[in-house]
Amino acid sequence: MAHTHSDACPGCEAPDLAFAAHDHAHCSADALSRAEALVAEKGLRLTPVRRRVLEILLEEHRALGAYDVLTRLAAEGFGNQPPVAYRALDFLEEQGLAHRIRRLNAFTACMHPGEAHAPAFLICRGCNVVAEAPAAPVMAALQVAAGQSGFVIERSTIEALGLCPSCQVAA
Amino acid sequence: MAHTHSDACPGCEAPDLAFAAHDHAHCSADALSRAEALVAEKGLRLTPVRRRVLEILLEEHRALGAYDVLTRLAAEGFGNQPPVAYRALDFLEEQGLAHRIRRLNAFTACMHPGEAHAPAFLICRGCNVVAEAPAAPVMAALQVAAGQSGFVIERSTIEALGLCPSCQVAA
DNA sequence: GGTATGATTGTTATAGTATAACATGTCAAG
DNA sequence: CTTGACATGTTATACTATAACAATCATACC
Repeated sequence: MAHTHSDACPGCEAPDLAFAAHDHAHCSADALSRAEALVAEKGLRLTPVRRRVLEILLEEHRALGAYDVLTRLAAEGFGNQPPVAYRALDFLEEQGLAHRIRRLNAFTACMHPGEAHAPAFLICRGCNVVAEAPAAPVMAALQVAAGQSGFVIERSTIEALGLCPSCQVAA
Repeated sequence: MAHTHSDACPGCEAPDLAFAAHDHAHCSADALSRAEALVAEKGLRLTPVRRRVLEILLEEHRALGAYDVLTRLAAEGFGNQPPVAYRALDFLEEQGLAHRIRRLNAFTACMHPGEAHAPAFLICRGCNVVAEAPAAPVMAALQVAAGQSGFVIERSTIEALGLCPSCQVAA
């Protein structure tokens, strides 16, 4: 259910810090309710499949492959053919509710939908958690680099692979 | 053949500007000779397949899929099974002689091998040319963003999709 | 030279990712 | 209650990538 954010939730107050312990159920529910509002606003439909796919992605901070999602959908009575998963994932990505992690050929829920953002991702190779990092400065630097060649950026992919704090300790 | 760079070549003097007209044969040959030197320096071998794959990539400023490369290899008498192409491509990437463009599931030759660089790529969706852009400031910004979560970056993917100057005019 | 050693290439087979094309079903507007 | 648009289901196939093993080649060493 939607929360008002009057209470402290590291996951919600600093959604970029997916690596930190936080009330995950809370931030998931929050993202979901924001997603519903956004979709309704645009006159689009968050149908059962789409909603369920978003929920599945929200249940983890990890990126899930399309076929992982598909398996869970199928187990719940939805279609079990690839297009079922890919269409829902594509819809969510187009609406900014999910992101594709190209390095992993996988998808992750957007933790702060609605806020315009060209996201940067931090992918921990230890625990497979994917965090969205503040990307505005990165994008700005990229724009500068592109501008020097007269290149106009339309979409960008910014992903970093490495180790999160916990996994650094473990190693 | 190797060139001395005493003559003007937009492609070599500003290798980031792949979009600009330039003596492509010149900058390709230059990259190839640098590649040979680098590999020899490390005590590794630029075998016929590896060398040919690098040449194939250098013939274009576009990214080629592994199977595109494979087809050309096969036509020239090399093996025609995927691992032949993937192994050569992996070798070239490990040695910094080629880069994987994740957005395209494809590979492109590195235009300035040897110079340490975590590259950023500008991918023109009009003409499919891929340019390497100066990425140091972008990486720095990404490091800052990651550092705020205590995340340590090991490898990164920075790719921008858009339109190069010529294709902007055409559109 | 001969041969042990490891690196490289070739090949078979299979796994994993993604989309085209079309049939069926659902929903809201008129 | 029908029409039209959107969404879902299904079949089939295309594209990308790797595991595992066999054969070959290069090098260093005896």
